[in-house]
Amino acid sequence: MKNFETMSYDELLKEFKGILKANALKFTKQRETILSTLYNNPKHFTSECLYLLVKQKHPELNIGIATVYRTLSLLEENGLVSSISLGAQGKKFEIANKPHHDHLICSECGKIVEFENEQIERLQQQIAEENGFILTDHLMQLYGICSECQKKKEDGD
Amino acid sequence: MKNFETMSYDELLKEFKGILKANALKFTKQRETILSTLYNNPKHFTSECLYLLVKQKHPELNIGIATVYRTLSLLEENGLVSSISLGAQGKKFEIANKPHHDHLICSECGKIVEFENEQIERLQQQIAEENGFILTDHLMQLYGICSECQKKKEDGD
DNA sequence: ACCTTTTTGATAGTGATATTCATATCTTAC
DNA sequence: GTAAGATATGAATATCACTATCAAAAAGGT
Ligand SMILES: [Mn+2]
Ligand SMILES: [Mn+2]
Ligand SMILES: [Zn+2]
Ligand SMILES: [Zn+2]
Repeated sequence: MKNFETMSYDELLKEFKGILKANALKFTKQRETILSTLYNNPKHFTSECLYLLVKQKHPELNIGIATVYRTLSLLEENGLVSSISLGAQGKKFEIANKPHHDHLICSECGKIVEFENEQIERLQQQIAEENGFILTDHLMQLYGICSECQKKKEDGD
Repeated sequence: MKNFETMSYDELLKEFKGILKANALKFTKQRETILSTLYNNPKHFTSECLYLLVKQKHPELNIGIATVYRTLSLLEENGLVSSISLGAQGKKFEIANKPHHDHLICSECGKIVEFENEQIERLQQQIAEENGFILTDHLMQLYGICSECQKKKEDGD
C-alpha cells in the first residue's frame, strides 16, 4: 500500500487519476469534488455530512447521496481515505494524507483528538505475533471527557 | 461500575435481580434464560445467534428476537455483558464476568482471540491525560490472519 | 463527433435494530 | 392465593444507514 503522507492536493489528485485509469474508471466532477472537499476540510466526515457540504458548495452538480457512498468506498479501497467506526454515532471518513494515528473521542461533545504512539503500535505487533497472527490492521479508540466538557459539568453542578 | 470478574452464576443472578429491583423492572424467564445462556456458553454471540440458541434450547419460551435485543441492551447498560463492534460482521456480545481484555480477530475466518496488556492500558491512560481527557473507556481490536488461515492460503497457492 | 463504457441521481430494496400495541406475565398488597 | 396495577412480551411494523437497480447522462478513446 502506498503512503500518502503529507501529499499536496495536486499529488493526491494525480494519484487518484492513476488509480482510476488503472481500473478503467472515469474521472468525474463528482469524484473530484468529493476528494477536494475532503482535502480542504481535513476533519472527520459522516457520509451524510459530506453529502450536505458538497451539495451546498456545488449545487450545480446536484450530487446524489449514492454517489457520495460510492466514492467514499472507492477512495477507501484505494487508501486515499480512511474511516473510523464510532458504533452508535456512525462511521466517519478522513483523507489519508497524514501519518497513521488513532483517535481520542469525547463522549459528551464528540470532539476528536488524533494521536500516535509508537510504543503501542510495537506492542500490538508483538501481541499478534505471540498468537500466531499476521497483523494487518488495528482499531484503537479512547473514549473520555474532554477538558471543556469537564468544566461544563463542574459549572452545571 | 461494579466489577463482575470471576463471579459465579448465582452471584451474577443475584446481581441481576438487584439491578432489576432497583429499576422497578421484572424478573422474567426470558431475561434469566438469556443471562444463563450467555454464562454457560462463554463465547462471543451475535444477537441473532443467541436468539437461535435460546429458541432451540427453550422452545417453550417461544422467545422473540425483540426480547433478545431488549435484554442484551439492558444487560449491557448495567455492565453484565459487553459488546464488540466488528464493522461489517456485526456486533458481538459476551458475558462480563472475566477481567478486561481486548480482541485479536482473524479477518479470514472470524476467529477471536482475547488478550490483555497492562502496558498498553497504562499508555492509553497517559495519552488521555496528556490531552486533558478523563479516560472512561477504550476500544482496541487487532485484525490479522490467524495461523490456520495462513496455512490454508499457502496450500491454496 | 461518434461510439462504447462507465457513472450518475432517483428510487426501491436490504438487513439489523427499534418501536408499537394488544396480550401475557410479574409483583405487591391484601 | 388472589386481585390490581404494573411492566414485559411476541408479532408486526417502522426506522436507519447503506446498497442495488436502472434509464439517462457524461466520459474518453478513436
Ligand atoms: Mn483522524
Ligand atoms: Mn471477549
Ligand atoms: Zn467534550
Ligand atoms: Zn482465521
